[in-house]
Amino acid sequence: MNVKKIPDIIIGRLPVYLRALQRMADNGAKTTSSQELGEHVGISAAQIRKDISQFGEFGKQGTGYSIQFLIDKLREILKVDRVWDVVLIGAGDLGHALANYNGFQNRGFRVVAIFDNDKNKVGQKIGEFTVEDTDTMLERIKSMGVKIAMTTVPASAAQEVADKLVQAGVRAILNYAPVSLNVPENVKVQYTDPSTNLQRMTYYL
Amino acid sequence: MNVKKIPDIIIGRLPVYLRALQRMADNGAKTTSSQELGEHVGISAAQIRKDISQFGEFGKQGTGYSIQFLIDKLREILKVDRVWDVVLIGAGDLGHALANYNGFQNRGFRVVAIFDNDKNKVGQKIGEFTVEDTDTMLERIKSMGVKIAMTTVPASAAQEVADKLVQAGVRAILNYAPVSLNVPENVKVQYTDPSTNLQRMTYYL
DNA sequence: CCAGATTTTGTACAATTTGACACAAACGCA
DNA sequence: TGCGTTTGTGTCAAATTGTACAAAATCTGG
Repeated sequence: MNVKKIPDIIIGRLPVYLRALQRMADNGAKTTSSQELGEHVGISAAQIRKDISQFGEFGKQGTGYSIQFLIDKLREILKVDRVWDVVLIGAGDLGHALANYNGFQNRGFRVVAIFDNDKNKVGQKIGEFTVEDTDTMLERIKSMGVKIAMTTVPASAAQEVADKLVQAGVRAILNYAPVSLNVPENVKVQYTDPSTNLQRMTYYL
Repeated sequence: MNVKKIPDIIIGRLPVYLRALQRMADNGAKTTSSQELGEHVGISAAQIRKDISQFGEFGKQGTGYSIQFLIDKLREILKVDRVWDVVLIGAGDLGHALANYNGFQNRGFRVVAIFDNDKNKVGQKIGEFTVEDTDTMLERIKSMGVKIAMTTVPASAAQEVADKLVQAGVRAILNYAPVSLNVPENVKVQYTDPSTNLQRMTYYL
């Protein structure tokens, strides 16, 4: 047993580190320290060192971390050292925004299909994609072997869509609808609905 | 001292409870239990009881919680028993999606203005809004007294925009750009970038 | 209408998880 | 070589979650 169980909370911070490191690399930096990285992401240096050290000794005393090396390691750990196919359900405004989003490039993701149940939208072009019918979704996802989905459907349809996605073999759902989804334990869901996020802040105003 | 310091992590769960409760209310339910609510949101019943009891004794043994009463209380606690004005910076696809989003209604928020620095977009209509120039943003926000902003600008512009928002008196920022923002301690930021959210899940695939 | 069974809350206490602190060891540099 | 920097980690403190149960309310069956 070489690998101990890594807490979710640490995994959740890694993408933040990765994002900051990639930004540093874009700016031409070669090395950084836990101190500097911490200032960028608003997390204590000690915490960052401990998080990273869960996976190996990637730094060097006196010098810090090689940015490129750490990026490579984090991408490997998070399994984004490859490109994941992602399907998008819901061709509304938000669906359009995600379809055209260029931030997936170089971050390990690629949208491969868009579905909607509105017959008026089916067949429409969004960028290079043609909106497909949700009736054919299950088969299409299965045959493509896609494991990741993003849902931008109305709250009322979200659970039904999620059920279908799970049935099709999807294992990770990024849910933009304002509802909690009921899924099996081996399926991960991330929620990201604007109202909920705003409500997390108003308490402090 | 009647009110003890409530941990952030509890505050973060309240909007989730609220969302589920509002959904139950829409479906005509009158009461619920910590058990039932927990099943809906995927959190243990004990945890929910403990969270809620931080603010008072809102339930009744043997019966559970009155849904409407709990909604009212949570809205009050989260300060969404009113309507907050929100400004939107960035009139791209995502900006359009948020401007047209109807999930803010009944959740305590209302978009009141949209800004962009692209002179081609300034003056454009988005729904009932006219895109305004970021040059006039600082004054406009100040005069309207807006405290909440959503940013859908490119990563490269996000920090600069955030600085201006802080200067204009904004105290809460929902940031869709894939960068960590550096803001004073009294300003809250919530991050919500698709790639980062997806990367939080790939580890488990 | 009532007594016992059932439900469900709120909380005391225990266990676990998470974060802060401190420092020896390693490295670079002058 | 000696000094300043920075990592990785052991130890401790704090925060968070889980468990269990008394008390309160409702329900049920006669």
